[in-house]
Amino acid sequence: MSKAPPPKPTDSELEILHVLWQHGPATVRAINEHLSLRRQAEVGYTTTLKILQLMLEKALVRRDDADRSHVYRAAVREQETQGLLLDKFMNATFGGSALKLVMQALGSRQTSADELAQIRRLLNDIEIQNSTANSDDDDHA
Amino acid sequence: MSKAPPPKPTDSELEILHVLWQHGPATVRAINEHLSLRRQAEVGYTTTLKILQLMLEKALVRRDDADRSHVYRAAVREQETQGLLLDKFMNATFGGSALKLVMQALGSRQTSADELAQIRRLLNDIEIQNSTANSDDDDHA
DNA sequence: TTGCAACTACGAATAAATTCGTAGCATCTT
DNA sequence: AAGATGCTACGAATTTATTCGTAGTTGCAA
Repeated sequence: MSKAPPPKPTDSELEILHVLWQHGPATVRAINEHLSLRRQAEVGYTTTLKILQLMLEKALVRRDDADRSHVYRAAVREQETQGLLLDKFMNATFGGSALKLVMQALGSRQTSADELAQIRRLLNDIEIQNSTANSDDDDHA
Repeated sequence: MSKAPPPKPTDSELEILHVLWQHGPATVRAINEHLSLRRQAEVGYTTTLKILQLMLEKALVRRDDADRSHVYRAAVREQETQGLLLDKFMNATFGGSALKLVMQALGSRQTSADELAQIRRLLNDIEIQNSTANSDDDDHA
């Protein structure tokens, strides 16, 4: 009835998705070169090709094979994918507690004043949203 | 010269560490029972045993084998381990940006007012620390 | 003392992810 | 036209994580 939900990308697949998210659709060769830069070592061309073919089967990417050099592009959104991975990681590592995760991320780490300000703004937005979302129940006048 | 840094635990190993962190030192049998509860299925006793033996080699746990039933306990601290895993995850998924990670964790998720308040408190603490740390430079008057 | 129950050690099967070689085909160059 | 170049497809080797069976030992109970 419904199509399968997008599967969780592996580490290598995620790395390729980063390239695609950042640079847009690209050929295998271009992707392979970006990949070789990201890591400090040359990646075999056919390695990249193979991963892309697997990603195609998983529907993580789509491809345009009109030309001889096929062009691949991401088929999943960055935010959604990150959210998916974050959920899993949060459950495995922090018992599902977003609070613990955030505390750890901010606590034992050097965070700039600018970033802190942005997070503060986000907190404000969330609290506003929470209060207006509840207004139907407790503020209905 | 120096001892090896603590290696990154795998998913199963992390699950066992959670049990040990939460309940303290325990026998294989006890750990195995907790593990079988956490998942919804019975875990083979020797499976748990094997993982613990591997963890011992990796120095993720220590054991007291004075009695016939060996007693295992965590050899790595919860916070440090979480920090290690968080770093890796943050790099792989959010390009190393703590900001993006926190935004994603708080943004597309239901967070209680209480949790938001705790985070706000944490932000305050961090900013205080930052300003006192910098006071030699920019607060010298 | 004989046998059962519980425990450890270890080998091995399975599965998933990663890597790359080779083959085959098409396109360009000379 | 012939050969070099570049591309895709595919099989297979390797590595890592996970799982469990089996063997062997120890201690306790009848």
